[in-house]
Amino acid sequence: MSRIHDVARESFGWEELRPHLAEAMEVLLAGGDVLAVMPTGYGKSSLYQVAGTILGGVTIVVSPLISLQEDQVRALAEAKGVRPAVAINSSAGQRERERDWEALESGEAGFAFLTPEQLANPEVRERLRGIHVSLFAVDEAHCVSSWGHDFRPDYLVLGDVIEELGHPPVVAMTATGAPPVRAEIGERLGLRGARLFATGFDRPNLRLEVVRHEEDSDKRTAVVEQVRKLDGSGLVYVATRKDAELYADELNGHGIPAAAYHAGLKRADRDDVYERFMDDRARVVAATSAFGMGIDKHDVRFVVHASVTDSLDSYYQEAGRAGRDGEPAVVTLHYRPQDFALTKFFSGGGPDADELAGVFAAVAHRPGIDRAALSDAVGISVRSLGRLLGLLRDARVLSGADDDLRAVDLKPQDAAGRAVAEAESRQRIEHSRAQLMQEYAETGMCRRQFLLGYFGEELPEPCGNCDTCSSGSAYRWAEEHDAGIEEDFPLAARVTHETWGAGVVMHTEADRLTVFFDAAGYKVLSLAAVKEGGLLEVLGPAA
DNA sequence: CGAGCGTAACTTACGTTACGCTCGGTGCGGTAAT
Repeated sequence: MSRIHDVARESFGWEELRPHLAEAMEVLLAGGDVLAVMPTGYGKSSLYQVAGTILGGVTIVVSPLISLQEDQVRALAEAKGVRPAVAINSSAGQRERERDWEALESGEAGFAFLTPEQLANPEVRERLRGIHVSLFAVDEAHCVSSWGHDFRPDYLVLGDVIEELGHPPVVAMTATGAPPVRAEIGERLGLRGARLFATGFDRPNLRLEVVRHEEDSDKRTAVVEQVRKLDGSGLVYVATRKDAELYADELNGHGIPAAAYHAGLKRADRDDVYERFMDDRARVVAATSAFGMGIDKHDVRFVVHASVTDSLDSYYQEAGRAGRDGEPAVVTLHYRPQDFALTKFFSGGGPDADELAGVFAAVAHRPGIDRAALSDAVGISVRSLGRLLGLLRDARVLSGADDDLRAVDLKPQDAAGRAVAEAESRQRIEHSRAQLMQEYAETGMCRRQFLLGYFGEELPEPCGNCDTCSSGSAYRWAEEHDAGIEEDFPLAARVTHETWGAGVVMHTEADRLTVFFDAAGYKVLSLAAVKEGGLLEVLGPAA
């Protein structure tokens, strides 16, 4: 323990470590796995920086964005007496890349930042086997859950990589994640008995508001009017690139220095918007979800959503960019019920059963095939293949690493059928996450109680700093629903339902409970109906 | 799934309504064209 504090102070200049950090480092030093759920700016990076320094060898850090990797490499370069870090990604040329590998192999460099895509590359993995990896860190670990399924399927190979490296201590770090997300991170990474260190999610200085609209034009007017009245820096989150441009133009027309931000902009323009936001030349940024990770501006006074997000996890992450300085900030969701159409569209259609069958048949035909050869054999790009392989693996009809794929003994059509069922289950879960976002928007109870409940925290009294508290609805709601603590279905209890299968009690209110079913996602059940109909059977407390 | 656009149809000549089409978010990595 004293060594932890010495390194933290002498190398990184931290006189004191925030609660849980030193304890989490101790777990890592003892060889255990850690899941750290802590807010941005808390000092999560210190976990791998300090533990990695003490452990020696090489610390692998998986990070989703090259720009984040660059920031981290710089931070380590400023530390005293700590071996430098290298970032291995496509932005470096051949020579630089080779030099970085040699630095890792010689022990000159102590940290390697990699994207999941790099870790899916067999050559990279081969080379990693020649290095003593003493710690494996996964930054922004919620990406395993939110991006692994479709957008960046290589997130799903991390578990295999960890095993290949002999399962060094693993630390997964994220600022967000309701309990099902945490469970998925642990599962996907193959964490072993991971210790969970979670700081609270409550941000009392954020005023929570929701405004429902019927007409699109009314919503647009309301968003602009609200922003015009607010002072200080702010974000307007929108669903499409076009809307980002429209809102930025409109606000500029009202004399508010605003800029649009989305992934359709050129790299230089994106950087420019970010810098203008940071030094207050752009007071407001209208952005898609592209404006997110890595933003560390403390005095954001408002985050206004002009549309819903795909889940409350995403919503609270975006909204939580307000008020990091602890001063009052406003967080408002403007929405229309129809807005959910877009999130449903984004959650994607079903996969092609013929493609799945083709992939499966090719693997069955040539056991041990690698992903590149498979791509040639079936005529599907390596990247689309990632998603299909993920589904086939989850349906347990395919196994093995990407350079050694194996199929179970099944007809291709049947194997594809199972994978399709798996995809449908995922889609149900996605829809249920959107559904809970809607429940939040439409609840009469205290918004904060609802939100914290979603993240597995209990707030005993209405918060007094949200719209339902101000209107009195939260207090009426609390009175009407005041029936004490639910004893039959305690929080985190493992339950089973006739049609939805196994699940976990996520949230209990007096007259209803929210259960996350493994295959069907979130369901809100009436307690009376559950009790009268005997709908749920308690299997026992969750692990 | 639904917004927004263009075209066709209807009705009676400019305007309205109906229908069909297209598009919609996150980043990596590698390749091709300057």
